[in-house]
Amino acid sequence: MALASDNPRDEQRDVKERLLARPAPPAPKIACFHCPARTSDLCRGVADKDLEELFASSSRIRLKAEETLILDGDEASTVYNVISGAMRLTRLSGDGRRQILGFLFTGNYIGLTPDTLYHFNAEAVSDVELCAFDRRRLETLFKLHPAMEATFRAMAAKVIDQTYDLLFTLGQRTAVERVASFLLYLREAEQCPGKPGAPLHLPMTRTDIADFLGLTIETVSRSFTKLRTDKIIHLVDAHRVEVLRPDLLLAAAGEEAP
Amino acid sequence: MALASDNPRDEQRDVKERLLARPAPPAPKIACFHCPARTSDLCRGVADKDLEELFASSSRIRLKAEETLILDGDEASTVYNVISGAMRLTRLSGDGRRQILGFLFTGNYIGLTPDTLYHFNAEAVSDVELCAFDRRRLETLFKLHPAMEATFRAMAAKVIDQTYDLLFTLGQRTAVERVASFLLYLREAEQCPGKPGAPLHLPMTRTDIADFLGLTIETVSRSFTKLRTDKIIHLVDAHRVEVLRPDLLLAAAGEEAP
DNA sequence: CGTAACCTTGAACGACTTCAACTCACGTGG
DNA sequence: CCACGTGAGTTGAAGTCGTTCAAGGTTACG
Repeated sequence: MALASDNPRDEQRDVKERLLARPAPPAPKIACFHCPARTSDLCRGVADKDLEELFASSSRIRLKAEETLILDGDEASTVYNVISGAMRLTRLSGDGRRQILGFLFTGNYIGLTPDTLYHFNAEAVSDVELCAFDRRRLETLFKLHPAMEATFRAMAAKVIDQTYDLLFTLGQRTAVERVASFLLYLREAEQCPGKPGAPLHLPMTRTDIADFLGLTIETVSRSFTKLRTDKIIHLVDAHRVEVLRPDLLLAAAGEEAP
Repeated sequence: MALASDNPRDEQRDVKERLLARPAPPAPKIACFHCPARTSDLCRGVADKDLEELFASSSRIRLKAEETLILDGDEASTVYNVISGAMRLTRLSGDGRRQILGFLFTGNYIGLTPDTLYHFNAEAVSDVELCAFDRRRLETLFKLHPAMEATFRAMAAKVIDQTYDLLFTLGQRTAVERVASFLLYLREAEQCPGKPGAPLHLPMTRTDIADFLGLTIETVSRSFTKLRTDKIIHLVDAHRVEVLRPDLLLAAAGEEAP
């Protein structure tokens, strides 16, 4: 990886500036109509007739895998909606430890915090396409569209609920339970729950999963193996998991009696 | 403890109904003026002249230690502000495991969730005095008082920040680090940071601390002992801790190099 | 004064980590 | 085209930290 600057913060900011400066790519008049995130989260509450307004206040940006979008302490002036790919929210300590606070997929949003600053980093797990909104304009939009406001509340509630779930997982569950919980979390968080038989896609590395669950990569790997030898999942490869027995997975997560 | 019903949920709800039904105790015309929570969190944004309005929409309630205020799944129709005492927010699993999501002290609020339901339990750690607001009325008040809205945002941001801190603690820190972090958390969360030399009051039991930090009570106790033998704290008794060396406590929490 | 609840301490155990070796997929360049 | 190097993932063996089990101590209250 070529380093243009010896200050990682500056370097990352350069990436961000460059991406934000780039005008929206040549897109259909109103891209929102065909946006994969049209029916989810941020935009769901907007009526078709208001899409133009929403589109006008947005701009598309792209990130390559591992690029940084937000640094802890940045001013929270922009709200992002994930159109495709996966992002991660992280918090770091001085001595290099990292906790992943959550993953974000198509339709999830980043940055609608009540604070004026972000208190986490946001990085791309895979190549990512985002829709960026000016926060003030978006909040004005909320006031104009009660349905959007309601949708936002539901989204925020879901985020809080997921965060509490993760707290419970980190505080109370064993390694295998954590990994099982993680797979259930992914099943819910990843967009298409349409295909029940389709294997689950894990865009993140074992290191990401470990830093999310408060484990080491070795323990994560061993837990996957345990679930595999128990015939609860099938590991197509390291990034594709087929859930063979959802009921047993639930039990393995400590959610129910087997 | 006398059981009026064999269903704990009903029993607890009875407590709640009774307390909510009780009219505000004989108080000065506008109790808010002398409320210990006047200058913190929910009410800080209200100008003196608007206090009457705020007071009119509120009612005082009291809880004894260990009484339940909110059950997971209850309708989120009321917002509470802690006037005195300590509360805890918890999440339970079917098999009896418990994670404490946070503690609440004077000036902290409970229940301003974006959802229509609560997704946690709220219980009194000590005897507690609360101020109850109808949520809809409070939200209307927010719209009328921009300063209140701003204050609410700051409060919500603090809660999220603390929750992320706890996530990091549970995922990344060792036992002693967790307990040290807990003491730092208490120092910040408990109202009066005015007296730097005064011992910290821990109203909760070791079991509460353990369920907050994802440890057992034995490990919590051993960690306190470790901090004591290292001359970082002085254990006046089980519920009073004097921080002798704030710098070393910070280092013990893994926040900085010693 | 006795009981019970809470806290502390000790010893043995077990779960997860650490350290290390090995496999596999992929990409690069000889 | 294959050798080589690299990075990610898996697996094994040893070690460590926190848990479990057990006992003793302290405090509060009837």
